[in-house]
Amino acid sequence: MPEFLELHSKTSKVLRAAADAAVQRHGLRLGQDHLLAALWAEDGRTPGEIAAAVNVTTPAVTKLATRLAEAGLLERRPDPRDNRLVRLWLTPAGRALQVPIEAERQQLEDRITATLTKTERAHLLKALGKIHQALVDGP
Amino acid sequence: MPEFLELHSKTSKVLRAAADAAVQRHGLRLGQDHLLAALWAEDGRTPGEIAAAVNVTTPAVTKLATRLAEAGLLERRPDPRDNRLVRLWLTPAGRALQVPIEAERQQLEDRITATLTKTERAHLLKALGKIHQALVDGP
DNA sequence: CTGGGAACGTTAACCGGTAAACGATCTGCT
DNA sequence: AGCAGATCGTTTACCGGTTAACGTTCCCAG
Repeated sequence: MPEFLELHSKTSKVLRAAADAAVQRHGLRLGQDHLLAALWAEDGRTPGEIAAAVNVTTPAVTKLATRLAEAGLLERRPDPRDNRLVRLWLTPAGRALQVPIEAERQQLEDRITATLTKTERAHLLKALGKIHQALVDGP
Repeated sequence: MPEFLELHSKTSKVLRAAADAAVQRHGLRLGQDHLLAALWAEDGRTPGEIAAAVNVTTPAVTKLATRLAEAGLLERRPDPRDNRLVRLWLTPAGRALQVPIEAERQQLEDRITATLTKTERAHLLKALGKIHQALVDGP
């Protein structure tokens, strides 16, 4: 297997596991925090808007929303002006998770970047950005 | 969301999509190629060995193996000396995929690293390696 | 005003992955 | 020799994600 693909895959997997563990300490599962983050940034968005913001398909959001609603972290309410739309609203419990989850996430970021010098970190971000752009542009 | 985590997540997703598309052109799904790669490197391994080599749990391998067996790419055969063990053996069809899949994978790696200079690529690999190591060592 | 297309969210069917429980086999110790 | 514990693959039950099909609702052209 090519060098970068191999390394990225391994890093990705262990990073995912670390993020999952961090978020799970607060009763969430990986991905659910992203949906909540979209609502922390702006409450009352629609599933479609959230899906676009989080780079996920709409069905993924509706399933996550169902679970988060069952957990009492958000509420589904119809849009008063357009009945096709559903808007997701944070409950107090959902809003209360913002500080601890964001702290957890920052702590993980710090743990990672602590192993790098400032210039290493800058180079890494630049390279990753280039790769992301190249892939988005397509072949 | 912290900067590196955000960028890595996005890059990871688009990279996964690209790899999936590449491998799907040959009738495979993402992850199945990793299992096959483990057998190309050494045929007749057990699910547990493959799981360790690919950084995946054993049940994941048995499920993939079932699908690959149904597709006629590998065979399950019992170990003659230890009846607990099952060994996975490539069929000719499974072996025939090695060249095209590896080419596809190399092409993707090239497409990615083409956007980087030699030193950028070296720095990227080094930084990713550091991060991987830091996460594996744990908190 | 009315019909047809567009824009939504949801559902269903998959897939890869995990953790936990299960069942069969081997092995080491007394 | 025989039993207890370790080892291994599979099954089951989840979860997040995708694509495709579906049912509503809105909106606009005729």
